[in-house]
Amino acid sequence: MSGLFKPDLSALVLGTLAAGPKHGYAITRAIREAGRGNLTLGEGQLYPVLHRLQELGFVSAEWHAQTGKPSRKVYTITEKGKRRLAKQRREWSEVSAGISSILMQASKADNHG
Amino acid sequence: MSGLFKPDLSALVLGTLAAGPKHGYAITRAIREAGRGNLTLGEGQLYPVLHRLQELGFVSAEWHAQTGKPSRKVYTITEKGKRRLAKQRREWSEVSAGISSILMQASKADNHG
DNA sequence: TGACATATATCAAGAAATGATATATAATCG
DNA sequence: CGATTATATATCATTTCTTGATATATGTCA
Repeated sequence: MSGLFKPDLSALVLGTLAAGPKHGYAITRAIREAGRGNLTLGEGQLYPVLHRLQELGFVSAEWHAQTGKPSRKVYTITEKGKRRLAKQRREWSEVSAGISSILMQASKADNHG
Repeated sequence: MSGLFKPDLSALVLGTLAAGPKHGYAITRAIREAGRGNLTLGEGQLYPVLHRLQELGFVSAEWHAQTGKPSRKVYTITEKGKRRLAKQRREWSEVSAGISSILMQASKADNHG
């Protein structure tokens, strides 16, 4: 994830998979499109995260063969993953509210002390 | 910054200083309070960021002596820092909208392909 | 022919986060 | 009286993460 604000990539992956199973490359595109240039990610970041999510049981994976093109590894969010996503959504609401309150506050008089 | 979602600490520091000059320890408290437990940060993170912001001319610093207590280094946001903050606010709006759209989307039917 | 899209994966190098440690004083608690 | 917490700045080792390149393999477009 490039840029100044870096959300946990695992949350974005789970959020993307909540809309339906996807392979890694499709996840990359989905995140880039939803971010409209503000959320970019490299493969060097995505695949390790995907493997860790699978290892922890938040997603399951299945190989889908294709003729003439490389095989796809299709990921599906698990029940455990959905619970984690729910938790991450709550956390996101709180964190983003906190960041907004700090970032969007108006300038006031001195108050150091 | 701990937790799953990690905003750029420099943006939070500049945002905090926009409300008035503060010393490092006060910045820490301000961010923790505004984050209501969701934004925590260690000193090992804050001071290097503060020094880099000063080096880059986004903040200026001045020592304030105290009797019986350690001296404070009071930071003030510069004009350059204000312009940077304005940019970071815009970026935050876009990034947070993108994250929200990914995270808060409802589950749909399969659409891998 | 070269570049780009599809598709997964690893790796080295650099950047950042975590948590501890150091230093120093005052107040609070048992 | 000893321990802990708050104030206050700063560094450091360890671990973790990001970046950008590399590897492999095919189809399409200019």
